[in-house]
Amino acid sequence: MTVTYEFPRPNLAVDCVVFGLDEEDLKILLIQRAIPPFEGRWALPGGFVQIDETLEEAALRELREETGMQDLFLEQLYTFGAVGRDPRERVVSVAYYALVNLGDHEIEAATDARNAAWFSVDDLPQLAFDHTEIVQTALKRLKGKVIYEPVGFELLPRKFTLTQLQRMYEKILERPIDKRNFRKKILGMGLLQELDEVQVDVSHRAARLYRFDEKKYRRLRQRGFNFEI
Amino acid sequence: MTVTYEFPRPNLAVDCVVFGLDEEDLKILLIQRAIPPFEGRWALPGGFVQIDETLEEAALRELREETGMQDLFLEQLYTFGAVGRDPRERVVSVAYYALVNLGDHEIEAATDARNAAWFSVDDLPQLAFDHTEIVQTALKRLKGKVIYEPVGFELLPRKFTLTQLQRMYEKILERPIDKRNFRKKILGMGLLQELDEVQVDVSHRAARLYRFDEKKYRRLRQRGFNFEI
DNA sequence: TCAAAAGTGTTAAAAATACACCCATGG
DNA sequence: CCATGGGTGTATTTTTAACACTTTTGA
Repeated sequence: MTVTYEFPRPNLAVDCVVFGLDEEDLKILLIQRAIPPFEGRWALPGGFVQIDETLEEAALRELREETGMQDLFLEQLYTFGAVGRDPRERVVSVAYYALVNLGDHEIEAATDARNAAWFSVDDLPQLAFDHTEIVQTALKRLKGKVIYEPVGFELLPRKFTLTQLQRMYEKILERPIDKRNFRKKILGMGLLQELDEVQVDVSHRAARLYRFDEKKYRRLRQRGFNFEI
Repeated sequence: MTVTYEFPRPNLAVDCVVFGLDEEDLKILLIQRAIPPFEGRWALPGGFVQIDETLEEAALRELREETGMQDLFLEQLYTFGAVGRDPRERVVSVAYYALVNLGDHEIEAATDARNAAWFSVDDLPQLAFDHTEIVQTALKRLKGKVIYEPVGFELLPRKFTLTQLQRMYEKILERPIDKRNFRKKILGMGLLQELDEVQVDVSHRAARLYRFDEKKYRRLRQRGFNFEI
């Protein structure tokens, strides 16, 4: 490889904000740093970009290495380039955010013995580097995104109830939603397949299960349809 | 500076999509490359990020150096990291987009004798690197942005007519807008100051001039107001 | 039989859309 | 006096918002 200039250059990293949802809360996956700087502090999974991989590949690789997670919705968020954001040296970081279904994605014992855990977004510990800012940016993006694109389904199991769907929106948007209006609107779009199944193991009336119809969504979108909550 | 790892590392650059608007069209500022690769080909203004400047500072510096432009609306767009996007070596580029008022921003003779010129967005020449993709991404972002944030004013002179404002939206959104409904809506937001001035040097009835009330917008936004076209 | 969540329609208010003519000015 | 764009209001349709009770089920 020809290096065309020999000035000192910024290093390039990726960081990932992985969102998950359980009954209580919207959560984020953090790993505990094993080495300085910020040793022992919680941080976003991430690491340096290698010379022969794209940014997205780097993000997926780091997630796999640090948390064992695979096959998730991933989208570029923003690139953070403040000069002093890493106390050791200049590091510019391309942040990604991911959405996973907590049930499908158990955290593996991290291969390098680092601790990984889910934290509620409204009860985060102090984070390393500028990761608090990155998380805030991701939350804002997620909030803006779910209302005009059907990405929220990535946080739910493939089969879900309308109440689960509504709770997801309520958690992300941080506001209550009217049950009847919500059902009218979401069912009216015709993007949910009503299944012949209901919840099991609940101690009350079992709710009907639905599935998001990805194919139908793509078809409608090509004809100018715009999803909107 | 301590370099904590010694693998080959990606280089980091910035590229800028500068939008301008005239009577005819939405335009983009391009510079003609004086050196290989893509010698003679038109490209976005941009260059490598220095070790002691933020990404935004790098973007502003490159714009100043290559086009003489200063004091413009600038926002990060997306980071492009395909492995082969620069044929020489690995370069990851953080793209920005800028909005300027064509009247206020004459292009200076570029300091290093490179050619700079405005091109209509729907009549662009073949571009260097992946710059066509970057421009497409910027157009999409701009289209999405103007409808829920009042950034379009950056493309107009400080004093403008309602027809100029409407044309701006029509050019960006690529659809006709009803004149009466548009005026009703935009004036109804109360964000335009009606001035005691009218157009001069027009060969028909002179239109009233307005100014965007930035302070009022900030005040309203804090109280939960959301701009929307 | 009770507790817990599922499921279901209507009405009123607000917002969006469609639409056409007269006015002022300079050439 | 005419060509050019400036300026203006109403009626209709669509969308959003507010709101409460009955049903099903398992414990």
